[in-house]
Amino acid sequence: MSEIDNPLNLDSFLPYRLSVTSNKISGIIADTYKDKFAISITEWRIMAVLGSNPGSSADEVSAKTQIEKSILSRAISKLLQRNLIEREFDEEDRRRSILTLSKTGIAVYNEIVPISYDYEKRFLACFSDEEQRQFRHLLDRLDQHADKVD
Amino acid sequence: MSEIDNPLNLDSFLPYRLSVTSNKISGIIADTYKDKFAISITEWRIMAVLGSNPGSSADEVSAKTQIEKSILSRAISKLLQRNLIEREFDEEDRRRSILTLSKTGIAVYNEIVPISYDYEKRFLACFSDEEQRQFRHLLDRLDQHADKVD
DNA sequence: GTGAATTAGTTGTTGATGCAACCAATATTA
DNA sequence: TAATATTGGTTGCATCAACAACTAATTCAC
Repeated sequence: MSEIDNPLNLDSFLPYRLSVTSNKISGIIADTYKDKFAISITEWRIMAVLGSNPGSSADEVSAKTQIEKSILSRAISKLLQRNLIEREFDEEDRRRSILTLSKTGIAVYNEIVPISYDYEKRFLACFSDEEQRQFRHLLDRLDQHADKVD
Repeated sequence: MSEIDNPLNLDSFLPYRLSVTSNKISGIIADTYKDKFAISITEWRIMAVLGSNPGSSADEVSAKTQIEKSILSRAISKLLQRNLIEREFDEEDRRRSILTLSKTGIAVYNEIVPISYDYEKRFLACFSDEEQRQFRHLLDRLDQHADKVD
């Protein structure tokens, strides 16, 4: 007959748990970015990369953030329209864009950074310092290892 | 002048790292479900819940999986069309649906479960048993705590 | 019991996502 | 140097997710 062989327990299935927790946390932060700055997580990630790596090309941002290039292209258009970033093109290689935060972008960046760190701190408040280290360490290992699976 | 005050390091920003790793893992699994069974992660999660909780209503599935009810409604339609699940309505309360895996659904379920567990095992292969326990424990704590933030 | 409120589920709409096709600039090869 | 391949970026299109408005069944308040 058609019987279930071996049930799957979603509640303890790690990929699922990771996804639910990650989405919960990202969702809370995304709501704040959206409410206060009318900016999406994707847009913020681009700005965050440009904050520490001014002059990056779209491709470099894509490599750093894992944002797919078409999504990136559209997000960059939006950020340009809103004057949060500026774009030039490399004289040596005129395909390559050179992206930087604009003056307004830097101002917004300076507002968002402390809010982000504050969220991180609040989320991690459930851990001791040692547990935080452990969690980060394990997550790093998992992340690196995941690239080798399948 | 417009200077960056305090840069944000995305690479060590936990919500970001969690999201990247989680998406990486979910993406790999999603590709397999899609290629082999033409089923999305959302659809699979519904089937997974019905596997261990036959007779659940859409609302109960939504509560268990965090899937928003409109998305759930459309996913259920698809699963019905493909004869992977069956639906009746409660005689006592005719709004309430009663969802179960169909015979075909059970067969597919029985195929997917071992594949899922195998993926979980492969992802977790970078951890010792003790580290696995730790990671699960910390993730559980973080998840519960996240509900209290903001 | 009638009307308001709640609950279960569906549908409309809008915006985000992801793949593939595409264009233009540069690099490679013959 | 002409033909081809590669690279950086954009656009088209099909799909998916999220929110709000809606319908129908049930419950609550009076």
